[in-house]
Parts: sequence; C-alpha cells; structure tokens
Amino acid sequence: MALSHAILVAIAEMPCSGYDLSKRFAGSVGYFWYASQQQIYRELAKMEEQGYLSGTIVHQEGRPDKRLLTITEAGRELLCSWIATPTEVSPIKDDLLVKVFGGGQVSPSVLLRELQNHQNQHQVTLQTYRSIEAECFHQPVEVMPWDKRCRYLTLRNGIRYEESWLAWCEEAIAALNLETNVEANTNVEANTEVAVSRPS
Amino acid sequence: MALSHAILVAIAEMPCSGYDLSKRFAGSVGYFWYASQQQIYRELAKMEEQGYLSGTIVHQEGRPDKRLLTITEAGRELLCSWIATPTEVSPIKDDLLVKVFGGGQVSPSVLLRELQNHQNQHQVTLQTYRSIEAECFHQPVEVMPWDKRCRYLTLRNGIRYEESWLAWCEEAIAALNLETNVEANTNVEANTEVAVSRPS
DNA sequence: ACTAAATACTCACCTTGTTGAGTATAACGT
DNA sequence: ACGTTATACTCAACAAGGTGAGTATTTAGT
Repeated sequence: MALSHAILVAIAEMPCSGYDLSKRFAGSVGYFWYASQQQIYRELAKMEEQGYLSGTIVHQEGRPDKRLLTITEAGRELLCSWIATPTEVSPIKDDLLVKVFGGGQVSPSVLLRELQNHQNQHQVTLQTYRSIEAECFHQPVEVMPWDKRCRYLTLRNGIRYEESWLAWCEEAIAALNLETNVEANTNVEANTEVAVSRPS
Repeated sequence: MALSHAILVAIAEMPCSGYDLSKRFAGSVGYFWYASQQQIYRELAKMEEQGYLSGTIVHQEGRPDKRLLTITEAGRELLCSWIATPTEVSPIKDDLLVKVFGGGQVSPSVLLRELQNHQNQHQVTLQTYRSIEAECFHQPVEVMPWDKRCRYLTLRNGIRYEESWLAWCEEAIAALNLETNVEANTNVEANTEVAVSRPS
C-alpha cells in the first residue's frame, strides 16, 4: 500500500480520469511519488474493485468518453487513517551516491562529469520549483487556507531538497578538484585510469 | 540493473560472503541502497551465473563454511562503465510528503504528530552520521586517499540530507502551529475533524 | 482523403521488492 | 544434554514496479 495512497491523495484533491491522473503524476504528487500510466490504471482497477474509488462514464464533446473517478467514503477513511498511522522515514535509493561510493574504481574526472550532470539537473528542478512558488504561492503562509498550506509545504521541501543537493555538489566537486589538478598532467582515459588508479 | 551495481560497489570495496554483504547493507552502502538478505542472495546467484562475481568456498575455524565472493574483471568493467554512463537524478519516493500533500483531509494536529515523529527519526540518523564522521573521517579531506574521500562524500551527502529534512520539519511545524492554536479550542478527534475541516 | 497528435484506456511479460518460513553448523552458557 | 545466539544460506509465493506494444476516438492540419 503506497501507490494507492498517492492516488487517493490526488483523487481526493480533485476527481479525474485515469488519463488525467497519469498527467498529474508528471507534476505535483508525481514529484515525490512517480508512477507510470500502466501502473496507475492497474492500481485504479484494483481500488475501484475494493470500493475505495467509484467511476462514472462521462460523455464529452469533441473527445472520447472518460471514466471520472471519485473517492468514496471508504476511500477517504482509508486515506485519513493511513495519514494518522505513524510511518518510518522513507529509505533513500540513489544511483549517484552508489557511484560516488564506488568512485575509488574510476578516475576523478569520470566522477566529476557525473557530478556536473546531476548538478545541472538539480539546478533545472530548483528553477521549476521556484517558478511554481512565485506563481502559485505568492501570498504569505498565514493567510493560506489549510489544504493549500499543506501543498505549499511539500513544495518547500522540494526546494530545500534541491538546494541541499546543489550545496553538496559544490562541496563534492571541490573535493574532487584537489585530485584532478594532479591528474590533468597524466592525461589518461577513463577506462585506462580505472586500472591505474586502483590502490590494490 | 541497480541492486547489482550496489553489490558490485560493495564487493569491489571488499570481498565477502553473502551473509556479510547483507550485514554491510544495514550500514554504509545500505544507507542509500537498502536490500534484504533474500534479495541479495538472489542477485548474487544471478551475478555469479553471469560471470560478474566468482565465489570460492572458504573453510573457517569455529563457524560454518562460507562462499567468499570476489569481483571478476568482467564485473569491474561493468561497474566502471556504469559509473561513467550518465544517469538521471533518482526520483523521490516519500511517504511523508504524500501525507503532507493530502494533509487537507485531516486536522493539523494529526499531521503535527507525524512531523514530530519524522523529526525525531532524522535527528537520530543525523547523530549516527556525525558519529561516523568523527570516528572514521577526522583527518582533513586533502590528505584522504582517493577512495576514502569518495566514501566520505557520500557521508557528507547524508549529513546534508538529514540537516535539510530537520530544517524543513521546523518550518512545517511552525506553519502548522499557526493553525493548531485556533484548533486547540474546538478540541476535536482526528477522524471527526476530517469531516469538519473538509472544504467541500 | 490522409496524417499527425491528443485523449482515453488495455494487455502481456518480466524484474524487483517483500514476507515468511526453513535448513545447517558451531560457539557459549547453564 | 539443552536452549540460545550467531553464522551461513535456501525456497516459495506474492505484490509492486518497469517496459513495450496495442486499440479506439476525435480534433486539426494539409
């Protein structure tokens, strides 16, 4: 039970079709719980069967019919009791950290490229978040309605997360550059260096 | 291909048995790519079959025999080429953020409890990381050998990550408390409030 | 009429992750 | 002798997630 919760949260916020949901999962909820379209449809079918959602076919002008999904009372109860149940902090699964941990296997320059790659990506995401903040949340927190304030807090988390990554990228790149200055003279290829720089 | 990389990184750092590996996945590599014992053994079997690892039975004094796993040349090449291949930033999957996003469904006090719960957990983890930093990485970065420096950087990332979460928890709790002061008078239960506080 | 694109949804297969139990060896305490 | 703990590893079943293709409907451009 995890994707189902993200779906409940999204449908509770605003009823929509499976197709719309998968679109919404590209932003908002999707920023901290992504799921593919196929995953969403599969989960929706299960949740409707279990009575947490109910769907009604809506005839539309100028486009195919859609099944509008709304949260049922059972669904809302499930959602609320899940929110109220204490959970453990979600574990991290991060490619880059695995790479850096095993960085001893490759040359500093190889790692540096990846760090810069990720630095760029985090910069772009941060910009996106900042734009959303400026457009949707320009009013002071005190006057925001309760549910909007909640959504704003998740955005604030995203901003802090990206800032934290960027600060670390700076630190890591600086720590690597202490090494690459020396290495610049040797001028070796990534895979050659692998064998060379190995301490064994 | 993801758990396999974390395994390669760990075995490359130091050859060990499957049992030892699963122990090591409780700390170090496991901090950013956890896997259960069963998952590890399953993956190890596959990787040995594919020739990325080779295992030899080692007779031990005073304990059962073990299969010591070492990385092969093929394994090291796979690892190095994976590290050198640019990747996308790993997506976030976070329970708490889903909860906060859907916080409009429950009363501020329910959310507050969960925030404090997570705040405590992050404090504990940060303490752990700081202890490791003090014990294992007290020397200045400039004099650390290359591979040690890499491992240190992952720890630094962990420290920043926890600090960032803690700062956000503070902010979120403050934003919630603007609300709970008002709510304290009404004195309602979580599930009752759900129906009451709903804006629909 | 034809094509491309957006909407709306489905099916099948495979890998990864989770749960829970089960086997065997040896040390250590009582 | 007996139970406990630590080491070392195995098996089975299922849920969750990822990949890729496929089917309609309707708009809009050429």
